[in-house]
Amino acid sequence: MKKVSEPTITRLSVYLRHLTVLSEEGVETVSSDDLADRSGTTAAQVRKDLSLFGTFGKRGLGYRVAELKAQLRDILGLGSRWPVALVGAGKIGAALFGYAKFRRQGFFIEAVFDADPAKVGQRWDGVEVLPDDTLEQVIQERKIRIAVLAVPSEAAQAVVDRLVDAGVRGILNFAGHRINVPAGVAVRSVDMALEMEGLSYAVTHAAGGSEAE
Amino acid sequence: MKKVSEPTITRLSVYLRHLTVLSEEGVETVSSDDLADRSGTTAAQVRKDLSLFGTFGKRGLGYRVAELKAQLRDILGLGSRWPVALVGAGKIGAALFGYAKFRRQGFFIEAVFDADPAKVGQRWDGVEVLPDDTLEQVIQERKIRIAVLAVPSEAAQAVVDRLVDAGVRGILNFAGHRINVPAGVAVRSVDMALEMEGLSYAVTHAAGGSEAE
DNA sequence: AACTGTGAAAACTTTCACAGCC
DNA sequence: GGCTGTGAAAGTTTTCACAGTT
Repeated sequence: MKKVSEPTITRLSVYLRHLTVLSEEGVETVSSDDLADRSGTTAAQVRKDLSLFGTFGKRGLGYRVAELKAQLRDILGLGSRWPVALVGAGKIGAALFGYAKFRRQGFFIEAVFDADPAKVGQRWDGVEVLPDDTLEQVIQERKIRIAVLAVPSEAAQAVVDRLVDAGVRGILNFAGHRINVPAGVAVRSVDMALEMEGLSYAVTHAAGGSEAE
Repeated sequence: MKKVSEPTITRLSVYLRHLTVLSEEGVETVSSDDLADRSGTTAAQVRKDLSLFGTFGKRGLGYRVAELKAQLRDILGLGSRWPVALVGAGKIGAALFGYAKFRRQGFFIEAVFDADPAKVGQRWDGVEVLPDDTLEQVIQERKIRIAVLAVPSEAAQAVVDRLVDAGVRGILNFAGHRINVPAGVAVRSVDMALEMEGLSYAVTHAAGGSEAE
């Protein structure tokens, strides 16, 4: 399989989201044009993105919603349940834990870790907050491969190293700090301060240009 | 001024962050090479990014930390305090409200809105949660231009329209739903479900390629 | 007729490489 | 000698445009 860019993958997720809605609405086929409108991109982009993975459409007809949805779920690796570890039981950790959409797409936070003894032992919706030093063991035992990192930024790299050693291969990083990982480990970072500064720039230099999404 | 890409702006924020650390450490000058290493990019990229806004360095010497820091703050529009509105006082709203780094860069959440009467009237660190229907008035009175959107996705677009009408020109969108804004309004979206799916793809198709950030 | 799949073109972003200044 | 600023080259992503299928 060819090299697929990160924006392409993000768009595939967006397509999948709209296909899910369409299928709930009982719509059976959709054109690249329609899917593009809903997803905020162009028909050519939709077709190019999909063509990287196979030929899913029928000329003259469009794409069958149910089929394309199944294909995208498969491509994105959403076919089965992903057990996820959450490291950091602070406010951000709590908000993420409660974020219902994770679960809907098959991501289940099955282990929560924190270094603070006051937090350890709490039960969050049935999931016990575990002490930091059990991290390696629990991740290995439960074969967890994806982790959400919501610790203070000073602690981030040390935790990352331990997560990777224990077998984690994908990290969603909220720590607001660059983290280094070896080849074969994926990181997506969400840095709210950076986003706010981007807005500050845009508002300060507002000249007109719109941006959607 | 030329057109400046979004990745460039994000990198400027990252440079600024490292310059702040350097200046706290008492370092007086920094080379593009050093700044690049710290920021996870290349020296050529640093120089190109900066060159879009002026010539800040000295050949043979590098950049003066204090001066470049001041320039970047100015470019990013961080020279003065930004009053910010938070719409949605749920768990995510609460986590964002408590996010200390916002404040450090000059973003002050001065108004919190929620449609739920049970939340209205609460005081968050001295800031009163206001009823949804006062949104327009308060935003106009306090000249708020940046808002953080943390409402359920169904409500997002309606709130966005009202925010924009009231004068908001930059929106940080946590609603997990595409929003449409007129030209002249900037949006940055944080969609955790999309990021998780990106990780799912990467972990499923793990072949080696690392990604840092 | 409607609409996909895809090579080729255009646009954009990053990297290179070096002249020029400190 | 060390290091910036920048035009040119390379690489990447998006858009165009159309041949080909249903």
